[in-house]
Amino acid sequence: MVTKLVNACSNIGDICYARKIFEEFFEPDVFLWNAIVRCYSRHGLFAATLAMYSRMQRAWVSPDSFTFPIVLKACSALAALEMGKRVHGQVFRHGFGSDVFVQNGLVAFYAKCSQIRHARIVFNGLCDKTIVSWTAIISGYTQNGHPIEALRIFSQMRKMNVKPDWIALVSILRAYTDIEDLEQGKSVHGCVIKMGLDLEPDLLISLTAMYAKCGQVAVARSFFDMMKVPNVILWNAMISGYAKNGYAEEAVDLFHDMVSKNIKADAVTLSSSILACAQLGSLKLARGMEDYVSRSEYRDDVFVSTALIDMYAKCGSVDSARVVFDRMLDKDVVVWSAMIVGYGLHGRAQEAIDLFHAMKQVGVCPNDVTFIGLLTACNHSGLVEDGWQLFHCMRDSGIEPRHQHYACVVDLLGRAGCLGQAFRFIMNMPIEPGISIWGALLSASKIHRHVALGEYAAERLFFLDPYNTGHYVQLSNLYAAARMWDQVAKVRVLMREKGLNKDLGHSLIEVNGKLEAFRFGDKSHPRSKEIFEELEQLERRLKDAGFVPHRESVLHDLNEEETEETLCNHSERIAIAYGLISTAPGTTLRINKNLRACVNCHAATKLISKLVKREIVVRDANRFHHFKDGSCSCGDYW
DNA sequence: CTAGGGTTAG
Repeated sequence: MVTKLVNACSNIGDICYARKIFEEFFEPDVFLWNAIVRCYSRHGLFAATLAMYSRMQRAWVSPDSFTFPIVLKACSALAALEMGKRVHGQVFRHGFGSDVFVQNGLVAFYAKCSQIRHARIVFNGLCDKTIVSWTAIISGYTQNGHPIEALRIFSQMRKMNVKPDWIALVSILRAYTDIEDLEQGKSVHGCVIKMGLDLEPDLLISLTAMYAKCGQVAVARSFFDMMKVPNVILWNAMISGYAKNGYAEEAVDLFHDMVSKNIKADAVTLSSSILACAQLGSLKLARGMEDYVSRSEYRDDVFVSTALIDMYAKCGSVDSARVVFDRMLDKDVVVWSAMIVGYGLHGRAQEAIDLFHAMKQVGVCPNDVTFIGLLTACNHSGLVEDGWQLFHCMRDSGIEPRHQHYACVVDLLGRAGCLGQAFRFIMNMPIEPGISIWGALLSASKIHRHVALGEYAAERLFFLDPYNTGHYVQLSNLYAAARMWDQVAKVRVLMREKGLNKDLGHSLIEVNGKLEAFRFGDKSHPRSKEIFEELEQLERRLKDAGFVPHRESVLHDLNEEETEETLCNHSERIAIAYGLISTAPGTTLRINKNLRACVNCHAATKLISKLVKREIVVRDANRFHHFKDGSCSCGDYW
């Protein structure tokens, strides 16, 4: 009777009441204990759930088959591995080792604590597997990054004629989403309709996430718009789907929609929206996000703070990233790595290396991503020797280098002009060289004008990545640098045969908090006349200062006059001119462009920074350039 | 009275 009363207390305010009733009893029985434990669990108060369970044990009340699932769920939610292991022991001691509810709980618990092998052992020992057991192990494998194994188990389950319910389908969808198998995802969608489950809101959320992640954002959006009662997870699925597929603006817009509709964002919403801001590269937007975070309850959330560090680095202010970093109390390897990668992007290798030592000092173990940050840092600032040593240090620490690490090393050797060594390095790697490795060799060949190696790398690239215009442009630039004009023309023919056009560059500049976009030769801006007057004046000043345009960065073999005209029409030059006429003297100009910096613009921007006494920060397709007083942070290698 | 799922960072 009293148990029923406690059970009835199901909203937050009533927890206190339930507790009061409970405390009235001198010796509560197991039913009453279960009721109070369940009460806390239902409200997500998992720490309190475990605290009550401990009290129950101290009171010498034996838990029953209903107690354990609740307690295990709390352990899962808190990822309390040690506590859960103790509970596992108690399960055996009290004779519930073969209760299917308890065992399902154990499977889920081990999976959530990244102990997938333990989960599998418990699962294998189950004699009566229910759909819940199967779902627990399947989702366990996806949660631990093994979607293929999850799908294998699913097909086993089908062979045993176990019919999936909607929660099982949610897990399967997640597995197909992870491997980005749109076709299989669609076939699950078909099953959902056939089974008449297409009214299950949570299953529709999974479908939305699947379509969004697999790049079908329009389909996902139609699901999103159809949902009668959108919850925060649906919003998150849509926002992160946009962000993951390069629709950063849509992601940010949706986040602002959420804010204006007073829908409460959670840590996931914030992380995804911050990721989108990082892609847009607007420092103003970035500051807005941090402002929002600092007024929310997630200001100390590890995920959110890590995303902020990454965002600030990618929006050009690695110093603001550092402020967030310094404020964090518990820094895990991901946080340290994010900061190190940030310094790497900006070519501040010494700070990256200092952080690396500091992190080891406090006992945080570096992982493969930490080394990607360190190696790119060394690349971006020319610390060839340090980079080489770090690569070996990584292997000595037992971290297996991945494709990206090898690409960094090729870049390092290339930068140092050791092209032969770079090539031998590629040939001796234990893995098959892919796009970024050949790409690194090609750009090194271009810089050091090594035609033969460049041609070889380009050939591999045309095979591996035939529709990427960038490779053709690089090869053409290599020929131009070597003054092989007829070869330049041949590349142009090759491109025409494949129906490829040179990617048009565009640059964004943020002025007074507003992002303005400029294309190549863009005259569409309302202040276009002033911009081009400023451009002309800049050209004059450059010439007076002795600047000679680098013709080699033009793809086409044009005549002299056209060449120069074409060069100073590059989008970043227009953006710079606009920035100069619309900001106060001395203001730093921040520009984002979609392609790599071209040789000519890079040289011109260096000189412009000196002539107009401005710092100019340019984010290109893969790194930052800080132009100041006539030189650039990249040391002219990119 | 109990169990499984979906959205997140480098």
